[in-house]
Amino acid sequence: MVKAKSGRPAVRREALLQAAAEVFFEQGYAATSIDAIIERAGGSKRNIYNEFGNKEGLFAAIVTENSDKVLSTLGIEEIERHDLRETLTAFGRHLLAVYMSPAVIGIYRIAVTEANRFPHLVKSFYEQGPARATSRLAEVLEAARERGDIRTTDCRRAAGHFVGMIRDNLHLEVVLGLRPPPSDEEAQAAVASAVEIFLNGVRPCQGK
Amino acid sequence: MVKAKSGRPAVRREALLQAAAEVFFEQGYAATSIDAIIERAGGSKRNIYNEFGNKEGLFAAIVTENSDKVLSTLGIEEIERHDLRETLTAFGRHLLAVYMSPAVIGIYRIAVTEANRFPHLVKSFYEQGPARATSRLAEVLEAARERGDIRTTDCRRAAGHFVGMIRDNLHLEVVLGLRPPPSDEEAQAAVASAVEIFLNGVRPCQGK
DNA sequence: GACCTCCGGTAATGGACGTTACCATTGACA
DNA sequence: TGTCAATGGTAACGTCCATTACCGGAGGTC
Repeated sequence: MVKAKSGRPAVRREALLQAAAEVFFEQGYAATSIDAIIERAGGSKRNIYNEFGNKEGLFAAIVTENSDKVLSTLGIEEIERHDLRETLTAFGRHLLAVYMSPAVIGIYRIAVTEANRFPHLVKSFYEQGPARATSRLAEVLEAARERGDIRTTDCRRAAGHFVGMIRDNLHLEVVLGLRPPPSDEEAQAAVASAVEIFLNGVRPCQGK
Repeated sequence: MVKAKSGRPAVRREALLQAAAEVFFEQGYAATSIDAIIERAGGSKRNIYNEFGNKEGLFAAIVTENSDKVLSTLGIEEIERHDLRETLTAFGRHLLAVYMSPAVIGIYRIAVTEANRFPHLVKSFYEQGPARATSRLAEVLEAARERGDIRTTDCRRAAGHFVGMIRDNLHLEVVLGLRPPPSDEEAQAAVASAVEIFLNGVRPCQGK
């Protein structure tokens, strides 16, 4: 509760962001009070207003910095493996882990209701996350198609279907607070099953 | 703005629910004020407190009545067609239409952030909607498996994958306010593509 | 040690909101 | 026409909250 007393401003800033994220993710934007954040982070409200200007600025900082931290791994990752099945499995596991991470679940929860208030934030969250992942996967599928491994005509659409399969009902249930995030075993089983169906679905077969 | 002046109580109740739903879905629960609802519905705050007790009661009424109205079609529908492809296509179209309906989008938006405040409401929303749809589809797949049409071992899991494919990124984008709901043509194309991949994915093929 | 900047604690300010109370009006009914 | 319950409009009450101001201490610099 007195975490923010640490001397350097960078440390205090980090502690404020951390505490604020927890409260925002739990309560939502409108229901979160500055007092509640300070109660968790220690220090004085002056710090928040000096560092972030106001409540909106604090919220924006949380969303952008968490987005950068968590979602940046989606674009640059080395996902090209020898086998398309391996590639899809690795990609699916990583994608599911990101979707289930507390930061993404928290941001998603608020983004959904505050889309009107912060359209710019929501847009960049989506573009750095789901949109980039889908694009990246579409490129992989495109390459596989050119190699003749799959016969899908619209790789972008197929990529969207795959990420939908990965989210499954799991994402919905976790976001609605109906169940905890899956264990590693559950996650791997879900991904394996999705890859199996998807791969059979797009692989050249004996005619239609 | 004076819609609620109509004489019969049932009519006024309906007008209040309608107006309140609009405001709640636009602004979220915490940011919605009783004054804003009355401004849209006409009449006096007394009506709300007489009819629903308080703000929570009004919100609960909105969620349950809209859930009943929209989601009830998911369970009882006659979806068994001659062909599994036809069945999946019809089911997918219906499911996508429900997911994209303003009522479900609105409830979903609020349910996500108010899951802590109204766990019971959120649970019943999920069970009447996505859970029921998935169960229904699982039964259909089970029947197909027994007929030898498909070779999926875990039909329940496969059903989850299918509804995930149907939601695709479309649901995400609409919920985040990044695009309007799809036209009928878009919806049908998305469903057709999902059915194509899913059906190939679960159909018996020439060995693995 | 004097000075100054930064910070924590607390309170003040101004507004919004849920909920209740009051009053004048209305519309149905006898 | 007289009576009564319901209703619309408005204001009151108590609370909560974002934001700002004020005060006193701490720690560094000359």
